[in-house]
Amino acid sequence: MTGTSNTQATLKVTTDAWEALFRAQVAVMRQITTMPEFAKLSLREYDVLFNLRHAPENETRLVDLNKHLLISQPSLSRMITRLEERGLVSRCTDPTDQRASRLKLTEAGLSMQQEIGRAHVKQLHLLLGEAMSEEEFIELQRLSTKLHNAVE
Amino acid sequence: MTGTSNTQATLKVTTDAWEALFRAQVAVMRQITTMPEFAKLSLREYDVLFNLRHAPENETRLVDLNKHLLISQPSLSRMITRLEERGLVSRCTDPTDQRASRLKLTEAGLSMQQEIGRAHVKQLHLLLGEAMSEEEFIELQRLSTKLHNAVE
DNA sequence: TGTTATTACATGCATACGCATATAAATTAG
DNA sequence: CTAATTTATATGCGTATGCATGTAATAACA
Repeated sequence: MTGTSNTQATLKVTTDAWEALFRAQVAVMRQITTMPEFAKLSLREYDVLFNLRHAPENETRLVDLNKHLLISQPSLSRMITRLEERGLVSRCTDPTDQRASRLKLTEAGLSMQQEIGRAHVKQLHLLLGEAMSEEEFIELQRLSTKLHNAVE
Repeated sequence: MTGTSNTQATLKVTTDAWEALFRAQVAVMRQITTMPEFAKLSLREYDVLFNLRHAPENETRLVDLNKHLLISQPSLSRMITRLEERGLVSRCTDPTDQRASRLKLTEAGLSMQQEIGRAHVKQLHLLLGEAMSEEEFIELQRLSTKLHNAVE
């Protein structure tokens, strides 16, 4: 059909899908960041709390957390200092590796994440709930996850 | 089936799809930004050139360009100043509205965008080409676009 | 075991960012 | 037609960011 016989999707199809996904992400994020809840915490800070929330026992090493974010390691290090000062995250040396910092959501941090998370979800639902059918959302999730797994 | 009878997808399905899309975007972007091509231009700067490239006659007003980005208007204004100094973008007052700036890709800006864009596409294909079938990529693009249109 | 390499995190420094606000042009109201 | 309002962009200022590098602990090697 395409003239090539390997198993790769064509350049164009791959790129078009990525650009569409990227543009959708920007558009939705633009809407979400207008929410009053994000006055309390920047998007990047929320993302840190979100990732900690989904780590086993709400705890990770700094370097592992960093792998899920777009910011640099030094930026994350300083952001954690600020979140620590605000009582949202605690930092302690890993007993099994004296180099490493173990980060953990505090009670306050957990509450904050849940509060913003709920508002976030509500807003998303309002914004997107009628955009597509239930089946389409499920398919979008499946394909996004597949893409994600491919690059990890 | 769900107990509700409206046309909205459930909270969970909507949110799960969004989170999967968001995480996929972060993961792919993390890979892309390691490319040597992004030493020349930050991701945000590339995004500006990309958007100008896709505007009619490679030209837009600052405020319209800003609508497609996550950065603030003042940040964009200063970024354009820097891109102008590097000869990649030109800025002139809109003759039909003396308040507005019309931005345009220069020849150098166009070349730069194309050069990085090509490397970008190549890397994406390498990274994602085998992740999914052609049909799945097309479906991912369709669903992402649908989501995008819903929030615009 | 002593030496080198690697890994984890922090810090100095220049720059980019966002918020609040200023300026100036266009639009609307009276 | 003037005054008030809105829209488009720019600027001051404090803060966050990234890059290069420093420090210290672990791992690899000879």
